[in-house]
Amino acid sequence: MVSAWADSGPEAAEKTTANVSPIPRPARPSYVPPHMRNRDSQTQMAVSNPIHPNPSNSNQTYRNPNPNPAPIPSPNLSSAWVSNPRVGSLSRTGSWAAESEKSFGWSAEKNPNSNPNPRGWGNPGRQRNPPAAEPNPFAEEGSKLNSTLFDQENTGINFEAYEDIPVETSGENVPPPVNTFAEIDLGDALNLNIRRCKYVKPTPVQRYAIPISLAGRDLMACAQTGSGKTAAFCFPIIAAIMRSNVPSRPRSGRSSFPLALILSPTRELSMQIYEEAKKFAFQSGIKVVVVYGGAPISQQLRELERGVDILVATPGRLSDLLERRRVSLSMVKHLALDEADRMLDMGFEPQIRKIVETMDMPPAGKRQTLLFSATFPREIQRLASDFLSSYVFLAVGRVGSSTDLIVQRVEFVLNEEKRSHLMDLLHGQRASGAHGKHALTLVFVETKKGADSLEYWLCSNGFPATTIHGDRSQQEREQALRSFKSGVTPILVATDVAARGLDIPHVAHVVNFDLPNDIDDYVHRIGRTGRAGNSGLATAFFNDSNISIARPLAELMQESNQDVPTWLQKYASSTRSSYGGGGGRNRRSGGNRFGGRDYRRDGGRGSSDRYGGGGRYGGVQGNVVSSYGSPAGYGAYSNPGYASAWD
DNA sequence: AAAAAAC
Repeated sequence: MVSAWADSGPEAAEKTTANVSPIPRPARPSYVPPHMRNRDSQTQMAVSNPIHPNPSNSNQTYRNPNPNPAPIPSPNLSSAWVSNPRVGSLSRTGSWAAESEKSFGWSAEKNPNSNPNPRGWGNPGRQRNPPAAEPNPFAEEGSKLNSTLFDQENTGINFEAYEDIPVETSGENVPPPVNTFAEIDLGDALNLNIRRCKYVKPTPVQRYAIPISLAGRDLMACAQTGSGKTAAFCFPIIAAIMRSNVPSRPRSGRSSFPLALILSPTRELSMQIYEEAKKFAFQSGIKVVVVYGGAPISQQLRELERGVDILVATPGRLSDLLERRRVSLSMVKHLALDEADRMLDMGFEPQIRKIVETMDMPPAGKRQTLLFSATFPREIQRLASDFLSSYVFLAVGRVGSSTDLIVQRVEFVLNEEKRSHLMDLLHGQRASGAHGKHALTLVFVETKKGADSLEYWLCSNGFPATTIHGDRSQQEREQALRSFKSGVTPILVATDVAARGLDIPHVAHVVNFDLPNDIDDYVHRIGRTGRAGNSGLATAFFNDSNISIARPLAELMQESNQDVPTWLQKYASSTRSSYGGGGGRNRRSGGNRFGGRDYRRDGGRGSSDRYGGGGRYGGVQGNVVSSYGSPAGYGAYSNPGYASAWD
C-alpha cells in the first residue's frame, strides 16, 4: 500500500526546523508579486434584453426511449467491441490499443461534415449554422499516451483495490448494477468514445449510477473522490439525449434551450467537466457548451447561439444569462449537480434554488435530477430532497477505495513554524527525488492573502510555486493551473477553490498547511492526490487552532487504516463527543464504511446527527452489497491512460 | 471567519 516515495516521507519529517534557515535566493524572473499583478478588467458587453417568448411546445414527451436511435456513422470496430466484454484483460501496451486507433482512421473523423448532425443543434429541422469542424478532443490525450515519461510514472487504475468495496443503495425498485459498459445500450457513438478514452470497465460508482440514471430515476450518489463521477452522470445524459426524439426547440428570440444542465461550484471544475463531456459526446451530434464567470461573456453567447444540448455552468454566470433571457431552462430534461453538497450549502443554496425552482425549469418528476458528491451531510440531503423525486440513494464505500490509497500524516506544527516545516518537507522531497520529475505538491491554505504570501515566500526561497484563489483573475487562475499541471511550477498554493473535483494527474503530495474546519473539506482536499487507484501522500499541519477538527480527523484516519498519532487521539478525546447530540458539524457517518448514508433510513437518531438518522421517510429499503462480486472480465493489467478521466 | 459564485 505504501509506495516507494511515500517511504521517504518520514526522513523529511525527522529534520528539525531549527536546522533550516531560509536560503535567500532571487525570485524567478517570471514571478510577479501579488500587489504588482494587474487584474485585467473584463470586456464590457452590451446587454440586450430580448423578450423571451414562451416556448409553445415544451410539453414534449419526457424521455422517449427510441428503440431505433438515429443512425450515427461510426467506425466499424465499435460493434465488435460492444460484443466483447473481455476487453478488460487487454493491456494498453498490447496490440489492441495501438491497432484500434489506427483502424479508426482519425483523419476521417476530423471531418464531421461527413456526419450530418441528426440531433439538430439548437434549431431543429434546419441547420442554420453548419457546425465548424469539430476539433478532436482526444488529440492531446493521444500525444500524452505516447510519452514515455507518463508511461513510467503512471501505474494505472488499481482495480484490485475496488474488489471488496461496499456499496449501499436505497430507494424503491433500484435498477441492478452492470459489470461492463457493453451490458448497457449507450449507443455507438458513446461506446466508441468510451473506448477512445481507454475506459475498459466501469468504476463502482459507474456500475451502479449509470443503469439507475438510464432507467430515468433521480439519484443522490455519494462516491469517494477520484472514482469516476463525471462519466457516471455524463454517460446516461448523453445516451438519453441520443435515444430520445429531440424535441424541437423554439427558434424565437436569442434564447438557447439546453436539454441538460450540469452545475458545479467552481469555474475550473466546470471547465474540466466540459472537457470531459466533449470527449464523451464527440461526433454524437450532441453539442456541449460551458459558461462561467470571469471570462468574456461575448464568446459564450456566440457559442450558445450556435446551439447547445448540454450546458455546463457555474451558478453566477448562468443566473446572469437567465436574467438576460439568453438561456431558457424550459427544455431541460436532465439536471446534474456536481459537488452537490457544496452547491446546496449555505453560500450557494439560495442561488441554486432560484435557478432550479423559480426559473422555467421543469419541476422534479418532469426532469431527471442527478446529485453527486464524495460527501453528503445529512442536513444537505434533506435540502436536496426538495429537488428530487422518488430518488435512489447510492453510497460507494471508502474501504478499499481511493482514500485508502492515500497515506495521511498529521504533524503538530505551530503557526510560526509552518513555513520552515513546509520547507523541510519540500527539501526532503527534492533531495530524495523519489517523487519523480512529474511529482506535484498541492498546498492548501485558509485565506487568499495567505496563499499570495506563501507563494511569494516559496518563490523567494527557490521553490517554483504559483497560486490559485478567488482574488486572481480568471486568466491568472487558469494559467496557474496550467503551469502546475505541466510541472513548470510543481508547487501550487491554493484556497478551497481547488479543493473539489479538480483532476490533476501526478499530484503526489497534498499539504494541509492550514487545516479546514470541516472534515468534509479535508476529505475533498486530500482527494486531489491518490487518484485513479494511484497512491498519494497527504500531510496536515495541526495545532491548537485546529482542535475542532481533531476528533473527526482522528476518526476518519482510523476508518481509512491510517496511523493516528497518540497526541492527536488525546486532542480528539478531549473534545466533546460528537455523538452526544448537538454540535454535529463535524459528524461523520457514525463510523460506518460509507462517505454518507441515506438520511431517509436509520431513523430514530437525534436531528442534529449529521450523516444519518431522523429521516422523515420511514422504512426506506436498503441494500448493502459488495460491488465487484463478479470477477468476469476483470484481469490484472496496467493502463497509464486512465488517470485523467477517472473522476 | 473564510471561500466560492455575475456584471
